[in-house]
Amino acid sequence: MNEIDKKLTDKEVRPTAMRTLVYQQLAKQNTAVALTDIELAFTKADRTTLYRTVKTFEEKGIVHQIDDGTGISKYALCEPGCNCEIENDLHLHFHCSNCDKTVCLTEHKIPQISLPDGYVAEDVNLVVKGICSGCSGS
Amino acid sequence: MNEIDKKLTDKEVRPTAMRTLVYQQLAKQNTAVALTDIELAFTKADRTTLYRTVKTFEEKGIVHQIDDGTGISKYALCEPGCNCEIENDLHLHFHCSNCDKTVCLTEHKIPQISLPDGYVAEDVNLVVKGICSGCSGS
DNA sequence: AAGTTAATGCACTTCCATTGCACTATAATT
DNA sequence: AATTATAGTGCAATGGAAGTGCATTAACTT
Ligand SMILES: [Mn+2]
Ligand SMILES: [Mn+2]
Ligand SMILES: [Zn+2]
Ligand SMILES: [Zn+2]
Repeated sequence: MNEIDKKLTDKEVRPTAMRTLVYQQLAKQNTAVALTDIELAFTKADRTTLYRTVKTFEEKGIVHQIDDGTGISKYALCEPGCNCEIENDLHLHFHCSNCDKTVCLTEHKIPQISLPDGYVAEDVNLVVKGICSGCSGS
Repeated sequence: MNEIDKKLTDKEVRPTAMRTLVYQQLAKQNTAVALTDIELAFTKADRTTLYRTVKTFEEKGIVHQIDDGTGISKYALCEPGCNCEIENDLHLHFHCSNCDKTVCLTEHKIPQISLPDGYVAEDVNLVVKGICSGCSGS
């Protein structure tokens, strides 16, 4: 059994051919991807299958979903230490308004947020929009 | 000219009957509302008109759009001091996973976020999901 | 190998955002 | 006041993405 299949199995996801390929595809990316992006990479596979593959990955803590404010869900592999399933991994995300790419800034954790009395936080989403390093030319 | 019409005029929005009514409706709310919510309040008006009214309000800095992670855009009147047009008003938003309501926490400003070299921030969106004070019973 | 369970593919649906175009109201000009 | 120009409104239609039902196929269990 190869590396990827082992990772899937560890997360209780049966390593089918499709899933392995999707995982590989995600591992190649350095940005978060939309379902449509994955679809384009696998023209032969059905959208629904890819959709459910990603959803399964999400449920099992293999990827996390990112709402970058574009209205299109993005997905990215979780980092080795990430515990999305239990408690959300609280790094921030950056969406470039120039190249439209969304990246995980896994080193940049979300600061503690104070809330008014009576409010209970379960999850925090912090997205910074602006110009990425690739586009700002530095 | 009444209060509302004056506010609209100040923001360079011509105070039509429809716009005045929509403003009134928004002023009544204590939570952010979706276009569909506004639609329900004005069964006689067309959805498109309401849509464009809200968009106009947004462009002119009368309301700000909120992406609360539900996939449905919410809108709320800007506070008197808010300068959305120039620089985004950086308060945080709270979305209750129980009652599904989204509120502006205008007193809670978004902290300064540090970014890696080369990244330039233009806008920050911070949404906390959890249980609101009304639902937590305190 | 037979039976059971899970994954996949296709078709279809729903929901919201958005646009084009005709019509109407408002404002400006003569 | 009548005419012209501009802006707002309503209807119809489109588009994009998420999600579901069901039949088929593949994978695992015994
Ligand atoms: Mn991430
Ligand atoms: Mn707000
Ligand atoms: Zn960029
Ligand atoms: Zn609530």
